[in-house]
Order: sequence, then C-alpha cells, then structure tokens
Amino acid sequence: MTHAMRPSFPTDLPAALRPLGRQIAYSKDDRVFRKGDTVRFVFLVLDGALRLSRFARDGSEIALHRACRGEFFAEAALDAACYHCDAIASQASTLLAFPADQVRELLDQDPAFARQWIALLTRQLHAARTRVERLALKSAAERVLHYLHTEGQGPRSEVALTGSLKDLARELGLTHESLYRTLARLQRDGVVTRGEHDLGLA
Amino acid sequence: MTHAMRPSFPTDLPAALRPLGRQIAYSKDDRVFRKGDTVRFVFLVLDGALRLSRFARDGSEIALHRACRGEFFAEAALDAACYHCDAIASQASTLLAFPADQVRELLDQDPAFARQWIALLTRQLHAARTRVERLALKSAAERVLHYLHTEGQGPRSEVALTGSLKDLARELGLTHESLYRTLARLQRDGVVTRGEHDLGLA
DNA sequence: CGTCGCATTGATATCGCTCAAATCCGGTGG
DNA sequence: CCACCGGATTTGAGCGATATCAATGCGACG
Repeated sequence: MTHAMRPSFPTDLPAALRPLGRQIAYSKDDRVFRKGDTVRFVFLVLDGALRLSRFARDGSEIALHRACRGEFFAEAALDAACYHCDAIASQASTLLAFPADQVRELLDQDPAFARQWIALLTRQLHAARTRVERLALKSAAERVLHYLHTEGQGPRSEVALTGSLKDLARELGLTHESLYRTLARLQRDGVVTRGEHDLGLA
Repeated sequence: MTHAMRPSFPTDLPAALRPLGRQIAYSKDDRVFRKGDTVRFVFLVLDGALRLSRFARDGSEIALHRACRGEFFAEAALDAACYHCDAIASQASTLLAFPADQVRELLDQDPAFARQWIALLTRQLHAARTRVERLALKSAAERVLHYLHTEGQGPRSEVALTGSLKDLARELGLTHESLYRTLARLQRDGVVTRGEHDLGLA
C-alpha cells in the first residue's frame, strides 16, 4: 500500500490528538470490540471499512452504521461505560485507537476540538435518522431508491459497492434474495444502472 | 397547570442559556418548523410533546424522533442551514426557542456547555441507533417487545402511552391495524399487559 | 344529537421471507 | 493445469405476515 492510498489525518482535528492514537491492523471479520466490552478507545479508520452491528435473538445481524476511511467510529461510546454493539471489520482495515479517557480530557480542555466533535456527532445523528427514515419505508424498491438519493454522489446518485450485495442487503434491512430481485426489476424497468462496483440512477 | 407539573429548567445547563430562550406555545398538530425552513432556533420542550417527522412520497408520515418534556430537539440542526424534517406538536406544547446563532456562540465560548451538548448529542445518537435496530426487526411483535425493553422503565418495562396508539404505530413503522392485532395477541398470550395509559411486560 | 377521530375486527391481496437449487468466480492444493 | 471448495450471486416455488380496504363501536366535543 502506498501513502497516496492512505487518507491524510483529518486536517481539521487538533494536532494534540494525533500522538494519542495507536495504530492497529485488523483482518476481515475481526471484532474490534463487542457489545458489553468496557469502553477503552474510540477509533479512526485509516484504511478499510468497519460496521457497527447488533444481533437479534435469532442471530440475524443488523448493521447500525458503516465507518469508512477517514471516519471516526464509536464516538457515541465516549459517554458510555460499555459498547452497545459489535464493531466488525468488513474488510482488512487499519485503525487508529484513541484512549477514551484521554479524548474526554481533550474535549474538556480544547474548545476547538469539542466544537469539531459536536459537528461530528451532528453528522452522525443526521445519518442515523436518515437510516431510520429509510427503514420505515415498506417496499424494497423504495429503500433502494432512498439509499441512492441519500448516499449517492453525483448527478446519477452513484454509490460505490465496497462490499458484497449481501452487505448492502443487511444495511437496507432486506434479505439478499429480495435485494437481488429488486435490483433486477429496477434495472429491467430502466430506473437504476449497475456497474461492476457501483450502482446509480439511470 | 401548576408549577409542580412543569419541569425545572435542566439543572445541568448553564445559566447563560436561560435568558436566551423565548417561550412559545403551540396547539396540537401545529408545525414548529418544516423541512427546508432556515434554521433559526433550537428548542427545549417545557411541556407537551413533539415529534420530528418526514413524509414519504405517498404522504405517509415517518416519525424520526419524539421529544418530551425537558428535552431539547433540533439540536442536530445547529450545523445545518435548513431543517431536515418537520416538527409537529403531538399535543398542546410549550417550548423555549433559543436562537441558533447565539447557541453556537455559547458553544464556542463555554466549554462546559459544549461538553454537555456533546453528552446530549451522544444520547440522541444512541437513541437513533436503537430505533434503527428496532426498525430492522421484521416482525411486529419483535418491534413491540424491543420498544418495551429499550424505552420501558421499571421491572416490567412499562411505557406511558402519551399519545394515541396510532402514534405508537407510526413510531414502530407499522400500520395501526397491525399494532392493534399484535398487542391483542401479545396480551392474549400473556406477554404484555395493557393499562389505560401504559403498556408493559406481563 | 351529529360529527369526528380513535379503537377494533374482518376479509383479502401483496410483498418479502424462507427454503431450495443452480451457476459463477476466486482461491487453493495437488 | 486442473479439480475442488466455499462464498457470492441468481432464480424458483410457496407461504406467511403485514398492508390494505372496509365496517363497526365508542367517546369527546361542539
């Protein structure tokens, strides 16, 4: 991996935070932490992608959040004693782990950092509510289109398919079979286009 | 209404915030703001209850959040130019409206307030993700039980039914008919108990 | 007393879930 | 190079749960 592939450390974060981070590598499907674990770190994704998931009684997985390169995750754990979900590496990933108590300290001492942290949480909250809105849609097609409209980039609302379609199905609260059929129908009807590794409106 | 009925101003919030608030009364079904409106205020519920909703293309309403007495809402709008959903009074309500720019200023100047605001956002984020988890459950009964487990208080996870069951159905992402039938079945099976204005595990 | 909205129940249809099977593809080992 | 394997992808058949449409009772409120 080249340096060019690696995202720069978010430029708007204080230099004081950087040295606190310890770099750790994870393999696909590794658990960074599990529900109930004591909160020791918050994380920044240097490379790869993680998902935060809970598991229903029947064992089915529900992805609450996806964290990609350059994004923090487990920020909501800062005020909690233990993690409330599992963090799973969707692919091989490199993280920076920041000790939670030191981040708390920095939040208390560095107003600029606190202000940035507020902005971060606000974005996360928006994203979570958008996901609520999406899951409240009853039809699979509506959820896919909502996903494209809210997560997509560019004139055709394209989204990169980083993981498998099964992952996307999990994120949309659908079975993968339903998603396959829905995508096939939307494509047949000329509503969406599918590339090798992306999806977008026609 | 007596003063005893009214919640005190959240004691952990700085005195500096208090004088910024302007008290406004709303009737049931009034819109405090609408999606797309310029963000001018964030709000604290002195009395009553509000919901934040978006509307699907077919006109169906999706409640993203419920704000009750003593709670802030539209905190996530602070960093936005316009509101991203409608705020609707579920019942007659009294609010304190805080000018957004003055709250931003206070966040920049008062580290303690910023720290409290972070705690507030963190709780909201947890709540939103819990709602995501709930909506990802496929059966109506599972959603009801999840609601009781996560929102309920006390040994029987009781929840007060402030609004109508139709409101609850909207919050659970169900039709009211489904909710009625599900509650009837759960009650018949001895899983939940229903009072006049509350719901709990048997 | 009439109206309106909530609560409740019934009948039916539809959509997504479940189980099943076939294909494809990348990786692995002989 | 080829056989094999596991996982993703895809399509099929059938079922069941929820949505939908409809009707009724009920209480509040004017």
